[in-house]
Amino acid sequence: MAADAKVEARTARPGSPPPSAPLTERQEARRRRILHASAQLAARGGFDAVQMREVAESSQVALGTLYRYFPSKVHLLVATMQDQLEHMHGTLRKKPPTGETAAERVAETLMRAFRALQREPHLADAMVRALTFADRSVSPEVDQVSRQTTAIILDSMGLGEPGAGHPTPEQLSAVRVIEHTWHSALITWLSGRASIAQVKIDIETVCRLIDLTDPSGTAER
Amino acid sequence: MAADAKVEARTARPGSPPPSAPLTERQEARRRRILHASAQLAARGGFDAVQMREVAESSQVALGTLYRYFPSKVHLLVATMQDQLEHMHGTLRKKPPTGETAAERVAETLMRAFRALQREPHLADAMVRALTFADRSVSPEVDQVSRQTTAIILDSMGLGEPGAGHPTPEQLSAVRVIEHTWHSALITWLSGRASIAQVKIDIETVCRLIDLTDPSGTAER
DNA sequence: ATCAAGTCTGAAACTTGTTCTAGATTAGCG
DNA sequence: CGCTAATCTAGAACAAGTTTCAGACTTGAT
Repeated sequence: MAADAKVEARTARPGSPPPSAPLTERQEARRRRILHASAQLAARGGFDAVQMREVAESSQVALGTLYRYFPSKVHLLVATMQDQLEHMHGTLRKKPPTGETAAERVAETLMRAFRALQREPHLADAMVRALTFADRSVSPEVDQVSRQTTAIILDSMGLGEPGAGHPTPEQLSAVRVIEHTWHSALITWLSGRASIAQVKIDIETVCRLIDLTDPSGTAER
Repeated sequence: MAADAKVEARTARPGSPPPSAPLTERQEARRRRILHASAQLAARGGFDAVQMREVAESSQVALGTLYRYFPSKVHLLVATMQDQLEHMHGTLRKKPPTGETAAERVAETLMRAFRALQREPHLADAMVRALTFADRSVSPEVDQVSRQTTAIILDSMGLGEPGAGHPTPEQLSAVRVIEHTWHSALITWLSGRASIAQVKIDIETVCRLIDLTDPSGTAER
């Protein structure tokens, strides 16, 4: 078919550099199918249930093609996480947190995200395990996830879009620490070593760091 | 059976419940050999270099036996970490940190541990990856590692042995958050996404939480 | 000394992630 | 339209974790 001719890139290699070349419609559709199958398998069964052969089959793609799009299972799951995170960010944007202080708002946002994850614990398992198991070859993708998470947190602090105040180095470090806590607390919850209540407490605890690093009074509404 | 009377346990199943039954000398020796081989392979090559067949061969044990002692690669590496942590705790005990505040002492202790890990980055990689990748079947062992880490931190705060003050719930939460940060920061460093300096800053940042939760003035020397 | 139960060994088999190959399709282009 | 390069497919092949099995060896008890 002479169809979807134009927009095409001969040398499209979806895997290597992130969006190195624009994809044709069919390629975009394949990519979507793959991510969908991945999320679906992950949602019931977690990390182990995402088997590359099954993903390939259920997204109607040859195994080799799957590997061309996502060079490893971890790459695939991290990409799945990116996908879900975008959703989440969009959702959160619509209903911003209402707390008085920045710390409260961040905690509120993270708890909201946590509740979303609780609805699909297996999916959460697959994504988080992939994220922390990722080695250097996945760094760019993991970094992207990290930036996205940072953006969500800064947003909820009120430092997101307006471009008003640049966050101070102390604040950035606090945000990194919050992310660390967030990931690690999720892991302890997923592996059954911490209760939901404990995760909540830890998140609230770490969020207090924010007020501690507030350069002036910007944390207050 | 009135059997397995004395020191020996006929029914010794090293794997299942942690130290369910005492091991014979030869079993103890096997266990040591295995852990040693594991650490050695990990030290050069990290997680991937610890291949079960190689561990078995280089510890002079059949593959099946290796699996009887450690039911999975992750179990093996987590046990390796327990082993190393004991070392570390012993070493740290000898030279307690000297900082003025509890926060300083904890940060000092963690940075010392971090420096030790930097000497064997591959080993650190293997252990930390195993730890965060562990699923529920490894929970007891991972929990043990966590308790050991908590003990080290409480020790350096000055709440360890004396039995003087029980830590408050807030302090325990702060310690948990510190552990979260510690693990997660290690991961970002190991995967090349954060510099040593950044890890240092994050540790110092999170340790400030301690002074924040100090019930009175006990943090001061 | 002998026995029963439990352990260890060596080797093969199975599983799932990853790689490779030959041939069919598709895309961009003159 | 017809060519060429890239992509996709089906399927075999390979690697490392894990399981399984028959037989040799140990251990503690009779």
